[in-house]
Amino acid sequence: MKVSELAKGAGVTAETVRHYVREGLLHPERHPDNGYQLFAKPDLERLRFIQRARTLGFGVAEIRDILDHADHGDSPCPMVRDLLASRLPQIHARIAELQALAERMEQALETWADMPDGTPDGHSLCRLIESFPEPLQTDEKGLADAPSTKEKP
Amino acid sequence: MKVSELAKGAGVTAETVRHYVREGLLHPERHPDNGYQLFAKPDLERLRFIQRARTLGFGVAEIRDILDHADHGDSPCPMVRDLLASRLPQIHARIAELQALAERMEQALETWADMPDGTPDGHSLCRLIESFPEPLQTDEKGLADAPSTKEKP
DNA sequence: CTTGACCTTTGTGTTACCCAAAGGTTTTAC
DNA sequence: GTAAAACCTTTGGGTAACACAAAGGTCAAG
Repeated sequence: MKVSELAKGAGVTAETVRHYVREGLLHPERHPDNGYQLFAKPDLERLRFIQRARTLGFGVAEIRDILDHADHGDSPCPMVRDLLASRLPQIHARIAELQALAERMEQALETWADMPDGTPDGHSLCRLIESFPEPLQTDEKGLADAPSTKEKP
Repeated sequence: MKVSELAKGAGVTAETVRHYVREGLLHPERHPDNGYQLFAKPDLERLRFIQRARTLGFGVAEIRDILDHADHGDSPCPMVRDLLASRLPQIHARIAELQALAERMEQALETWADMPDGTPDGHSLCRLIESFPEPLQTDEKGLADAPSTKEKP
């Protein structure tokens, strides 16, 4: 199989496959004549394994570790249990953050429903935003969210 | 005020202030002798404004637009309403994704509670993960989550 | 034999910062 | 008075998981 054939087999893009190769999750052979990457059936299973691990929240580097252990005959299962168990509370924390964000946004829209816009006057930049409480001095790392306006053209 | 003084005043790091300057959210003067950045009282208000906007989920580029409008005497409030309203459903979608992820993780841990680890044997890499359903062929963009193991030393 | 489809590598962009290096400046201490 | 501490500057690299464009080689079909 060539790159895009493998990709189609698992429902991912060819770019994703190349990315995994670059990151050392897949180790294709090379066609001696043209340098094309050649994948075998086990690679398709492997890619599907990667997809399952991704949906469980594992990062690419972690999956590489898991695969490396398996390739050396070591059971990666204990690692897998630990990683999952330690990441779960972080996911819950992230959900709580986002819910708090959503509540702030909803409350803002509600509060603003009957507020006039107002023009910047040197004291006020945007009364809507300024009507909001200042963030408390916490040392938490802020929400690393992506305001993505990118769509599929 | 110098950079770190302004930063302390708003409870952020000096690096963050420099970042906002680079991105055009703050426009400090320069001390003619040594080239240091000089901020005035309005800049502190401005920085606090930025913080409020960040806790409402606005991105840095968006806040720059908001501030630019205000600096030109245009009320950014309509833009602010629109941005918030259009982003809110995305946040809810993200929360739903993460909740689904958390459920998969919890179900995995539960299912695995009484499964043996097993050694990789050429058919199986990690029975735990393989015991999971394959991700359906959706064209959704995957969870862009960060498996961050970075702590504060 | 030419087009078009697919392959290669390399480099850039995304988000909001953090951190290190190298070097100038100001403040503090002795 | 001066040396060290503390702070300033710019530049460049790192973070996660790909997407995308460019430049050029390869291959199957008409």
